[in-house]
Amino acid sequence: MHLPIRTVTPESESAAIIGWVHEIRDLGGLMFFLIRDRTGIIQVTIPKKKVPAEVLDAARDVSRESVVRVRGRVKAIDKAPGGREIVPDGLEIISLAGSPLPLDVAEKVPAEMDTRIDSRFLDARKPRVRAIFCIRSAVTCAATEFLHSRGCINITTPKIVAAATEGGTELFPIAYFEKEAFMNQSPQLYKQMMMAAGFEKVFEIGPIFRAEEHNTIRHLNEATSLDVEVSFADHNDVMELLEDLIVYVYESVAGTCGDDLAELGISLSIPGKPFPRIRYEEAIEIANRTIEDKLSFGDDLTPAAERAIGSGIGQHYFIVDWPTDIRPYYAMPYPDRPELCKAFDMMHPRMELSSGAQRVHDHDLLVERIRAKGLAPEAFEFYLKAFRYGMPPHAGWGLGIERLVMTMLDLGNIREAVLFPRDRHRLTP
RNA sequence: GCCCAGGUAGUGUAGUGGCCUAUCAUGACGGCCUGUCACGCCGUCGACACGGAUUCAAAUUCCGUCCUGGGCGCCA
Repeated sequence: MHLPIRTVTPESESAAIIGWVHEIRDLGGLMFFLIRDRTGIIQVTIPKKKVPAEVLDAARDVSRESVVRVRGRVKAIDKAPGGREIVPDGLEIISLAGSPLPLDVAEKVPAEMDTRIDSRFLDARKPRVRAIFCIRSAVTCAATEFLHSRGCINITTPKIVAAATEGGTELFPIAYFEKEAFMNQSPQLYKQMMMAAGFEKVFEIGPIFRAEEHNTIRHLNEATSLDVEVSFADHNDVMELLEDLIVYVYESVAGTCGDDLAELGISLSIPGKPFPRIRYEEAIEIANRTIEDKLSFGDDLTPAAERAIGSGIGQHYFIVDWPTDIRPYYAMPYPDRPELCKAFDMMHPRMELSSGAQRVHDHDLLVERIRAKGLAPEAFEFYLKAFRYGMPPHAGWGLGIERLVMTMLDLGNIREAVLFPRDRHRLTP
């Protein structure tokens, strides 16, 4: 039996713990070890003349980052971290760590992202890295709770798909027995088909794959998307759902991840509802006041434009009413002004987090929209079929989990928000 | 894909033609040290990505290769 290190208090009489050797300080007659597990760090103090010989031998042999079991008396002592320390009766090396270490877990010396990812298992021993992933876990957990509470059904859609069905982004081709197949870029078509199934409200948290050769701090080739689709809803309904979700997730993290946030030095401020809605045409106007390369109607927002708008607003916001031409075929055009559509992006001041729309649910209009994008409706037969036998009006969005975590925790690089990032150059570990 | 910047001990760095058998820190090893908490002090160990070129002389300049970071493009 062993105790989580956090639960060992100055009032404890004795304790047995298992953890990694975080630091060793040898003062001569006295040795100090810091032992770390995922709950915290405790000091183990060894007065060399007073401990059993086996303890002394193990203390001399052990290396940093080895796994050790320690049992002994707990002493309340102000000078020790956490106000307590263990004086061991037993010290057992369970797994001796090699030396030198590929990176310094105690972070006396920093390591570059590349070095860190090469030894991600060691990097993730750092309390601040662990904290990021505990918070990410809380984020997806809170999002799942929230969507269940709103009556959404958690679905899983295929990640291996038949063809480059959506146009736009590049797909990763794979061999599927005798057929050509691709890694899916989004669950978009499948979650819409579940509207035709009458599931009414669905969500999925899953991987998406984009074969773009981008090389930035905010793109990954394998990312995690939170996708939602709701029937009998329009774009305004799902924007409200999205901002409710963001606020719920922030509140949940603030309420349950206090120690992790403290580890990261973050004091989380909960976004205020409603998020401002800015029309696309207003957005380019605002951006054009400050950016060099002016935008005109029909241009997508550049990163510089996103930052210019974001820094003025200073909080999460929506950009609504986009030109139909620069949104996907499934975005619903306004009937009275079809050059605009019921699409939106949800933005953090730093970057886009989510995009969504009310969808085209009319079969013939959808075919027309697909053609207008220069795509062949025949390639979409499996999808279009769902629009012929009673497709309800519906709307939805997709939200990048890594970007949500990145912006929530003010991380400098999206790779901080994923354990094993896949980017232009990295396929291992 | 275009552009910019890089690759020096395990890790993070200094060094832009000779002053470099390469700086500092961390680390490892040895020594001293009974209250450290980035412990301190002394000693030792360990590196110029690879290949070619220029030069009396290359970590430093040039060419090529490989690798990396970032900006942009692209990204429904």
